[in-house]
Amino acid sequence: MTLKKSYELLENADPWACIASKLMLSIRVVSAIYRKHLKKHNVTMSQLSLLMVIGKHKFLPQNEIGKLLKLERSTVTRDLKRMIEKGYFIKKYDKTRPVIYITDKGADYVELIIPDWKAATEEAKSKLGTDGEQALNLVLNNLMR
Amino acid sequence: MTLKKSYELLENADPWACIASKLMLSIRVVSAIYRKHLKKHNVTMSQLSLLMVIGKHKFLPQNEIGKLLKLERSTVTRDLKRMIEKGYFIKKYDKTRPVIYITDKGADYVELIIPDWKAATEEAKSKLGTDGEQALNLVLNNLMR
DNA sequence: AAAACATAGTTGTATATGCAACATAAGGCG
DNA sequence: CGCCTTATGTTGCATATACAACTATGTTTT
Repeated sequence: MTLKKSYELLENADPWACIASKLMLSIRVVSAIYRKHLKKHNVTMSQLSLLMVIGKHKFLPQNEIGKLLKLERSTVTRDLKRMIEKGYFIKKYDKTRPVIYITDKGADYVELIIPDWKAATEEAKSKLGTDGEQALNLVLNNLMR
Repeated sequence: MTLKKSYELLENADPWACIASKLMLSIRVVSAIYRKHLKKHNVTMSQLSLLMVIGKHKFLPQNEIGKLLKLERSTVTRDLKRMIEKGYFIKKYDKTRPVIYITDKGADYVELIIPDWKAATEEAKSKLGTDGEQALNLVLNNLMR
C-alpha cells in the first residue's frame, strides 16, 4: 500500500508531542492501578469521586457537583442516576433545584472502599515517585489557574 | 438529612489526594481545549491519535496499536471499526493477523487537521506553562518506566 | 411587567473505554 | 505430531463522557 503523495505535515508531526495524548496515556496507566484495587468493591473511580466529594459535604446541590469535578451537566445527571438507583445517594429538591445527599448505605460503602482507595493511591504514588507526584500537582495547578 | 453514625475514614480522607482524580481533572481541562480546536473537523482526540500514529507508520499490525496507545484489545477493535467505516483506514491481513493501513482519504484528513491540532497544543502549552510542560513529561516518563 | 438573556436539568445521540466470555491462532514441549 | 498455554480479535454488556436541543427556571434590562 503506497500513498499517492507525500504528507508534509504528518511526516513532520510527532503524535507524542500532544499534551492530550500524554495525559490520556497517563490516566490509562493510573486508572488500571485503581481499577485493580477497587475491583472487589465493584466501583469505578468516577463513582468513587462522587461518593467522596458528596460524602465529605454530606450533600451538594447538583450544579455544584459538575463545577467541582468539571463534568458536563448531562454527565452529572446520568452518573448520579446510576448511583441513586443503587441507593448510595438520594435527590431532594431545594425549591426546584436538585440537591444530592449521601445515604447511610452510601457512607457505609465509602468507608469500606477507602482502605483500598488508599492502597491504590500508594501504589500510584510509588510508581510516580516523589518528583512525579509534585510534578502532577504542578500540572493540575497550572491547568486550573 | 443526618447520617446515623460518624464516618471516620471518609471524614479524614481527602478526595483531592487521589492521583487518578487529579489526572481525570487535568484531562478534562485539556480535552476541552482540543475539542474546541478540532470541532470543525468533526474529529476527537482518540481518533486523531489513531490517525497520527498509524499515519506516521503508514500501517501497523492491530495488536501494536493497542500496545502503543495502551488501549484494551476490544477498544482498539471498535475504535478502528468506526474509522474504517469512515474510510480513513483499511484492514488487510498478514496471514490471519489484521494490519491497519491509512488510506489516502485518511492521510488527507490528517493533513487538514494538523494545523488545528498544533494550535490546540499551543493553547494547552500556554495554559500549562513551560514548567508544567516539563512536569507532565516527568509524570509520563515515571509512569511508563 | 414584559422581553431578553442566562442558568440548570433532562433526554437523544454518538464516541470511548474496559471486562468477561468466546473463538481462533501461534508457539512450545513431550 | 498432538496437547497445553498464551496471544489476539470479536462481541455482549456496562459505564463514562460530551454536545445539541428542549424545557423550565431565574435574572436583568428596558
